[in-house]
Amino acid sequence: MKNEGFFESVYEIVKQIPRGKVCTYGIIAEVLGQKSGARMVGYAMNAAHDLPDVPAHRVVNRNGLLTGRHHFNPPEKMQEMLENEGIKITKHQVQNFKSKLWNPTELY
DNA sequence: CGCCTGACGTTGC
DNA sequence: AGCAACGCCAGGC
Repeated sequence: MKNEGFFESVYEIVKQIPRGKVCTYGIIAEVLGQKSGARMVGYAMNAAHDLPDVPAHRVVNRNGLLTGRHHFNPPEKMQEMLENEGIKITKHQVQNFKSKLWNPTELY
């Protein structure tokens, strides 16, 4: 992968998230070497909104909460897609979130 | 070129 | 245990 920018790196990680799994901004940021840049990950997701290959709906915050759902169109679409993948959502929160957590670190 | 914002995380109170 | 403030980095205006 070419490091054209922070966003591109984030996309590469998010795109590799398997169906039925989720990931957190912090983990992605950490993999990128910027554990403190979790905000940037979410920010990148916003730009990733244009890329259908980037399942931003599989990316949630460390709490397992669908914080970015409001940025979707419509917001309920995110939960809908997650449930469609077998991920149960309750109160905008991923059930058994920790077990569904996917570690991109194993790729490296 | 400088200030503000932002889909987070961690630590402190 | 719940809430507030700070930090960090990049993009937009």
